[in-house]
Amino acid sequence: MKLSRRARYALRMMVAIVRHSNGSHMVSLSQIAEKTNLSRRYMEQLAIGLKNASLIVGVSGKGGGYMLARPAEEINVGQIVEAAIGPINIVECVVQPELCIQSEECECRWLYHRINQGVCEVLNEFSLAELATKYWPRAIPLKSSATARVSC
Amino acid sequence: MKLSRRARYALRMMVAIVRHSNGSHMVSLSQIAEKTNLSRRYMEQLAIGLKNASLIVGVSGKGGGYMLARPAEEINVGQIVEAAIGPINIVECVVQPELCIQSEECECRWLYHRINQGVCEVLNEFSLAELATKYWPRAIPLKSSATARVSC
DNA sequence: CATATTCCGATTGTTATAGTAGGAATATAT
DNA sequence: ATATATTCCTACTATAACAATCGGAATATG
Repeated sequence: MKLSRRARYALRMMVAIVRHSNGSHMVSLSQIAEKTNLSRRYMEQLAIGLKNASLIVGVSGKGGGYMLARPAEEINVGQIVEAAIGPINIVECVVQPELCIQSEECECRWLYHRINQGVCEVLNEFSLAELATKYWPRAIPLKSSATARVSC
Repeated sequence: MKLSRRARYALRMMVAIVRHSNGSHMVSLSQIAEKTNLSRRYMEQLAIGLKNASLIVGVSGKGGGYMLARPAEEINVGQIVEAAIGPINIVECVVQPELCIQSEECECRWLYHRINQGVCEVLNEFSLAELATKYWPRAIPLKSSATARVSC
């Protein structure tokens, strides 16, 4: 029940794009890589997904880069996550019940459907604009970097 | 963003226990295995987790088996899922912010926290009793078994 | 004492994901 | 023109999480 790194990186990238391209100028992945500590090569893959989902616009060539396809207020978190990892389905049978091995009646499917709905609702509750401005400083201070293995 | 098979099997198992032990008699995993088409050996592992979470009571020896530790109305889906796969945390930093590689301020953590909360709320919304009685027949009829790869 | 069960740990196999890499296509600036 | 900086596309490899198997100990009953 994890939100994949791919999805989290996509969110971080989008936040970086918003913050960097004040309004409308292009930001290259090299620039974003510096700010976010993410590998440029890996971000390229994510960027393609985000572009195919029409969340960002890419321009090749020198001086090129990416910018939002529409205002950050009109992009919500769910769209970013789905662009990164595909449609939200916590169990395959939510989307494709015909795949299920079980007998005609499955006692749990309605529950999975409901959970899935809940996840989608939360994701669509927030816009990229909110994500880019809000902060939630960690309560607990940093410990030694040896224990820090997770990147959010 | 998947609900692991482990969690789903635990739910199926619990439903089977409720339906089979009308009230208070023991049900063995062999019996449940027949009804659910799950491997007995695999269910043993799940049962131990459910037992440690005080959701079921186990009795060894001939004639032994499992039964609910309390009425199905007082067990909710979230408890079963957590017994199976551990605490719900869609990103590690939700529970252990000190693990995070990122700088002191993480723009997304509040969002992850909120999503996590949403998932927990949905899970705790339903009881095992509801799960055991409700049905949601699939709208789409079964196709050839060749395509059926997923067990819910 | 035979049998049916829970209970425990170790191991193996499988799959999804993370991450790397090469290089083509595109456009700009000098 | 040519060098350069970028997006864009595809394939491959490594790793970690998870599913599933297995052997056998402990426990209790008839």
